[in-house]
Order: sequence, then structure tokens, then C-alpha cells
Amino acid sequence: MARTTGSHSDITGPRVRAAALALFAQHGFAAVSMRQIAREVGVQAGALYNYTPDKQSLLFDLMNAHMSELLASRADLPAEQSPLQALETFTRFHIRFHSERPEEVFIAYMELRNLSDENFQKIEELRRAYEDQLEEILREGVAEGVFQVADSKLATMAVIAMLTGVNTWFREGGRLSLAQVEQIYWDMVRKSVGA
Amino acid sequence: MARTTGSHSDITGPRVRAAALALFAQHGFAAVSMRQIAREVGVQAGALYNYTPDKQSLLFDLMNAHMSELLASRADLPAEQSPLQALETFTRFHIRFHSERPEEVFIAYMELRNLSDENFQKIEELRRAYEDQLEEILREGVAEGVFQVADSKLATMAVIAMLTGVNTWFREGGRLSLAQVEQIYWDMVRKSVGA
DNA sequence: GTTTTAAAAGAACATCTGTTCAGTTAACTA
DNA sequence: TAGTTAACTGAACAGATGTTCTTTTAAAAC
Repeated sequence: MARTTGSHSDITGPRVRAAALALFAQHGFAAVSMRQIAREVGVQAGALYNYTPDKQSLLFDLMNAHMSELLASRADLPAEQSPLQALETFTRFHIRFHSERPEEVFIAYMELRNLSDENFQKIEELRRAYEDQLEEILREGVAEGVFQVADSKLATMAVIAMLTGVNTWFREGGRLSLAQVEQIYWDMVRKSVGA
Repeated sequence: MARTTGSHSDITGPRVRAAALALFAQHGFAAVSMRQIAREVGVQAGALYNYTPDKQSLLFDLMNAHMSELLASRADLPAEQSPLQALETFTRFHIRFHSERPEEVFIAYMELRNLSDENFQKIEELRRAYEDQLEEILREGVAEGVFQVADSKLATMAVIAMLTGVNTWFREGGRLSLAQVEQIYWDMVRKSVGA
């Protein structure tokens, strides 16, 4: 056999990325073989190399797409808000965006060490850019006297860790709706920065 | 060659665990081979099986020891405190204990999916027991009217995520001392629960 | 309908994987 | 010092690993 009936790169390409995403999230990058991904797609291992130069690029592309989408979605949010409004917007956005993409988030946090040095730098840059946006909000709030935080960098890390932690336990259809979780976390974030 | 001069299980055993700890933390369980561990110890791969029945047990033993030590150290802390004092004690203990064991903490969070079902249950039980202690503190504080939290379970998860997040960026000898970090985080935790 | 191109199969490569085991030598015991 | 036990070597096992390449066939273009 060779080319199969109905085969098309516009279909197979996305399926390769989807299979890699699901498998990497479940078992980890290092524990997943190219043959497992191929089996999931319904193709032989060699065919994957029509869609990625190698396994490493497959991982990087997934992480890069996720981080880029995060920054792009964030950029679509309303600007020109007061620090308090901006913090609420950021909080709710972060929880919602991340809860909608549990697999991407999981990979983005767990597989950093499996990136090549060069790829790691690029992802780190994107992550830093995102964190800086929160820090900027906190800084403005402090300058306006709305927030009381001893150290804006620490507060940034604390808030992000707290919010991203939602992904470790939140499941749709559980005891609380996402809207309720958003509200409770927003209350805690607000109080934690003294507003 | 066979038995090497100076070889002794009291020495090699700990070295095997230390090598596994360091390598698992750096590259991930799945990415580390028994031969890499053996090379680090200065021994052939087969010799490792004098110290562990298999690779999986090596991982489980590391995680189990870590979680057990966490609970034991926690049990040594002063009890009979007010909810506010107890929360401060918990906060400072958590940050200090975790900052002293970055590799163990990293493995305990990242390698859960590489545990067998049975081993995963055991580790989860220990983790749950630890979280329950924080939740109990929050519950008592709410009952006494000292804390204002909408949901004690969520607040527990939020606080732990926030505190454990310190490990992702804190490095000894950095801009802030551990004592400073402890203080700042304690302020944020206290405020976040409305105290 | 013929030619060109795109997509996949399937075999092959060298190397690595966890684990077992018989053989060998050092350390300990009496 | 002889006998026993503990610690390790080194080879072997069967199978998996990422990746490359030639060949084959379907889809698209003309």
C-alpha cells in the first residue's frame, strides 16, 4: 500500500497535532513514541515526517501555538481600565482561557525541560511577556494607591500560581461552575493585593 | 571484574537514590535510563537491582519518602494554636520545607502520571492528608469568624498553589532572602483569607 | 486521459530500553 | 586462614526508539 484513499494534508496535519497533544498531555513527551502518535492518527510512523521535521519540533509547535494564542487572546481584551478593573479582567481571563485548554496548559508547564535550549528560550520569552502584563497592572495599582503589595514581582508570581492551580482540580460538571470559581478566585486575588 | 573494592550497600544504596533523584528531577522519569543512573553511581546497570526491584519502585520510593517526611515534619509543629497562628505556622512551614527540597518537590508534582495505579493511590492519599490539614485550619478560622472564605476547599487549593509556586522561581542567593519571601507570602495569604 | 504531484506504506538503520543471571571477587565471620 | 556471604560485572534477551528512504498509489492539473 501507499497513498490511501481520501488522504489529504489539510486533514492529516491537524490530526497529527491533536494526537500528539493528547498523548503528550497524558503520558508525557518522553514516554510517547512516534509510532504511538502514528497509530492514533491511523498512519505509519514514517508518514508523520511529512508534517514535522522531528519529534522535538512537534512539541515546540504545540507549546508555541498555545503561548501565542494566549498572548493574542489577551491582546483582544479591553484596555484603558482602572488597575482594579484590569486585575479583575486579567483574573477572569486567565482562569477561563486556561480551563478551556487543560492539555495545552499541562504540556506548557510540564514539558519545558524537554525543549532544546533554543526552543526553551523562545517559550520562556512568551511566558515572561504574559507575566509582565500582570506585573504592570499591579505596579499601576500600587502607584495609584489602590493596591498594597510589598513586591510586585512576587505578587505577580503568587497570583499566577494561584490562578493556574485551578487547572489541577477544576472539572466541568463538578461541584462548582466555572463562573462561581471565577468569582471566588477573584475575591481572593483582590483581597491578597489589598484591594 | 566483580565485587569492587570498598563496595558496600550502605554507601551504594543512598547513592542510587540520590542519582535517581537528581536525574529524574532534571530530565524526567521517562527520559532517564537505568544505565544513566548506574553511570552516575559508577556501577553497571545490573547492580542497581540489588537496591530496587525495578525502575517504577525507585520512583515511588522517592515520592513516598518525600511525602512521608512532609507529613512527619508537619506533625512536629506546635499544635494548639489559634487559627490565625496556625495558618501562619503552616504558611511558613510549607515555604521553608519545600524550598529546601526543590528536586523532591519537582518530582512529586511532575511524575505522578508515571506511577502505577496502585502507587498513585498511595501518594494521592498522603497529599490529600496534607491538604486536609490546611483546610481544617481554614474551617476553624471561619467558624470563629476570623477568616472570610467563600469555600474552604477552593481556598485550600488556592493557598497551596500559591505557596508551592515559590519553588518555580526562588533561588537561594537571589534578590530576596527566604525570610523575606516567607513574610511577603504570609501577608498575601493572610489577606486573601480576609484576616 | 495523461502527466505531475502529494501522501502514504513499509522496510531498514543503528542504537537504546528494562531486566535477568551466571560468574567473579571483595568483605566479613568464625 | 578457610568458608561464607555480599556486591558487582558483563553478557545476553527480546523488543522499542527516532528517523530515512525507496516504492507505491491516490489526487490534482492540464
